[in-house]
Amino acid sequence: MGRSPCCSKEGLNRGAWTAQEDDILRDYIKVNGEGGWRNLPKKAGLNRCGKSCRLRWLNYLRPDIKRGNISEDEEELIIRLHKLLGNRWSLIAGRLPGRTDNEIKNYWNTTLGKKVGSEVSQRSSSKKGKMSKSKETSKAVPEPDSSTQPLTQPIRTKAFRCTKVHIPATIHSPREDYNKHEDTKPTHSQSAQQTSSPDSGEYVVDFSQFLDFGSDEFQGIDTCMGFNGQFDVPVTKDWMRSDISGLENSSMELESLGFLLDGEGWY
DNA sequence: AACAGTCCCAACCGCGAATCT
DNA sequence: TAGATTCGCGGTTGGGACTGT
Repeated sequence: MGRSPCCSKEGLNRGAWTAQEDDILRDYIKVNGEGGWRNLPKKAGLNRCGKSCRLRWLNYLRPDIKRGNISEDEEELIIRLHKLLGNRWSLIAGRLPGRTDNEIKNYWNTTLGKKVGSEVSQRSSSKKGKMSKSKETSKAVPEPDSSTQPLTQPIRTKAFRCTKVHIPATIHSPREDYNKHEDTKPTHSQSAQQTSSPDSGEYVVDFSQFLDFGSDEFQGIDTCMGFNGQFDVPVTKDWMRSDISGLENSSMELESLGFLLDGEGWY
């Protein structure tokens, strides 16, 4: 059915990796660097397909991978980013240094999905009074349930260059609330030029000043749904990075997007 | 102790995007 | 510019570990 799997060639190893295979792959990448996955197995002397090698390296062998329990802070960040981005695990992982998209995806599917789902259903049931009892003892994998879906549907786009955000003025902007907290506001957010367009009735936030990026630091935007429509989230090159050195900038940027992430009514 | 059910996570699969020729 | 190739992502699966009976 469909196209043949990439690892279907006879003689290629599949399944769990042995310590010896790990060593071979690690040593090869140490010498030759990442990339060229297609030919890597042949060159390295591994009886695996390139895809399998890449996955093993990215999810397990990379030296900067942080293993072990996900902290409460990380958990909270994942939940917030998931609300904003949906199932874009690689982007979410890019905000959690040392964590892989696969790990976060697994963690969501096994733990957070249930957790968030039950919180949402609790909230909605307390609002609406009686609701059908949630299947607490049902199977782990939650069935597609609108209550577990982000209320703001992310639109999946590729990043492209953009420096402005258009926020419809007809809706209540969380920035109004956000701006009330003058003392907690990140200082660089004050440089964001927020103007309102008299014709369109929109707020226009100039992120090029807001984020203070040089032209090649700024990569583009991701588009997400929010309010009654669509808004764009600026994306820097660091957004895709997973290395630890990007952490400070990452947290800064997150902070600067705090007004998008904070607030119940915002989702 | 043995079995069944559930959980968790590494690995696989297929698709779309990006890049190459 | 079109087709081929390669890469990267998200969804899904398989199987070992754990827990309950």
